[in-house]
Amino acid sequence: MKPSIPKGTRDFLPAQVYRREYIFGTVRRAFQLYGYQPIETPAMENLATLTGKYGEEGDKLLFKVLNNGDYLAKADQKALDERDSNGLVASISKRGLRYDLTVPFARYVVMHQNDLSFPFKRYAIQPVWRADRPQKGRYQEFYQCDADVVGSPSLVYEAELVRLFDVVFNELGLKVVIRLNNRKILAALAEVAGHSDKMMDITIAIDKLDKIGIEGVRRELDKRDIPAAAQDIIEKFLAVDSLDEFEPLVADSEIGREGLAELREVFDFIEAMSVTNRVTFDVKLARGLNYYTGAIFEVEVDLDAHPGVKMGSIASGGRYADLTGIFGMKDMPGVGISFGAERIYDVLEELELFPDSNPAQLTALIVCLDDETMATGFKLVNQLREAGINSDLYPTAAKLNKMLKYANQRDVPHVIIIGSEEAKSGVYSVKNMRAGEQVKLDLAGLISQLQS
RNA sequence: GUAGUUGUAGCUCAGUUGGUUAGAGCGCUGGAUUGUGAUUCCAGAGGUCGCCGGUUCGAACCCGGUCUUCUACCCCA
Repeated sequence: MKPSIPKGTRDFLPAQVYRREYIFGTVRRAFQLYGYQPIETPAMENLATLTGKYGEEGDKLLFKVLNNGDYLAKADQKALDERDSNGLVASISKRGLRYDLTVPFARYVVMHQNDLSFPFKRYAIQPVWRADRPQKGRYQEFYQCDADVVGSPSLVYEAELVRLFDVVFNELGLKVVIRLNNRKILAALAEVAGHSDKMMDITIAIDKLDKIGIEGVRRELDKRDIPAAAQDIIEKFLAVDSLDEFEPLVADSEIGREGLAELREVFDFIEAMSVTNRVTFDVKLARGLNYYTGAIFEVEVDLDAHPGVKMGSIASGGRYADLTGIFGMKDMPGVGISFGAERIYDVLEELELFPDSNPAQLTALIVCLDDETMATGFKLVNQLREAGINSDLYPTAAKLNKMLKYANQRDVPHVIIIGSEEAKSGVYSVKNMRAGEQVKLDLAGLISQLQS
């Protein structure tokens, strides 16, 4: 059969894995520096854990795992007869692939609450799966790097997480814009416009402002049955770009005043520390509405510093007052962020921001010219390895031409050639593949040369 | 889920109105060169033309379906 992999998934070549590891390593170091501890959860969750947590769209994008055994025998007969796929799912699938790392984390916190001390700060770097149509920066299997803290309502964490965005992207050499909003502001907007019940519709529409302009937003609002009077009020909100200007607009809304106060506090904390990337308040920002209740974060590439990069958000996050409630644990507020590793990879590659150095790169390849010298080569390669030098031995005596070509393809900077003369004297020919020069060195000289 | 797009050698791609044996560059293998690569020269191998079906005397080419790629929408990392 012809080999293939599922839609939206990828294989990675060694060079790509090194680069991915560079991103994961950078994020992991930052997470640990800020006191987050690693956890892991299974790729599969019980489907009931996942369904209903990501909205209607999210449910459609969940990968369901077919039950083993004679699953049709136990299927819901009525749903089967009616060809009702949605009704059938519960009876033929009890598991699903995780859709993000936050919901499994909530489940984890509830299950392990006695083993954790709160506030509990955890990070996780694991793949998630979504049955979405693949596109640029969009895959069906992709990694997220999450840091969350649960068990404290303190807004210092909002600021801390903003700082985490800042240090990670600095480390990666990427200039970003960190956008900040608060879901309470969005609630106030809906309330002041007289349509608290249509907050979702309103936020989805205004989120598109940059893309479709104010007229486009109004058309969206029309489509969602928001009257013109309300649209005028919404337009006023959209014209605001500082918190102070915002104050009169939400003066009559309790939740609005609350949201504004929270944002101010967060910005005060942010100002008290050094953040090098731009952090902006953005009333349009409406992502992640499914369980967020307070702060909303989103990070995008700074187009002033990196013009022409077309990639949506590369990291995001927010606060959820009560994510664990649905799993039976009350009063457990949390706030967290997520780095989209795949998108960050694509951007770093496009901008050529990956470092050249590669810690896994082979330093030396030993090649032997005849069978009699293989033993010497095998001994030498292990001596080099004991000295901490990444090295390998060409497994058979072959034509030097062929072996050098192989070294070239593996991008090895040094080739150690062992012929009968070298084996006898213990002085090896060392060819520098970059410069093309060749010198003779004994074991000690070789080790000190290659370690530098 | 809606609309469009892509698929030909390992890779990047040509391929005429449907017509003999489907090509190129790069890569690969061997040789020129039995101890010197990435630059030279010569030779060679390598293809169910994504898959299934249809139209036709004849299909890489036309039609239908399907999978995949990329893109817009929806939504999102």
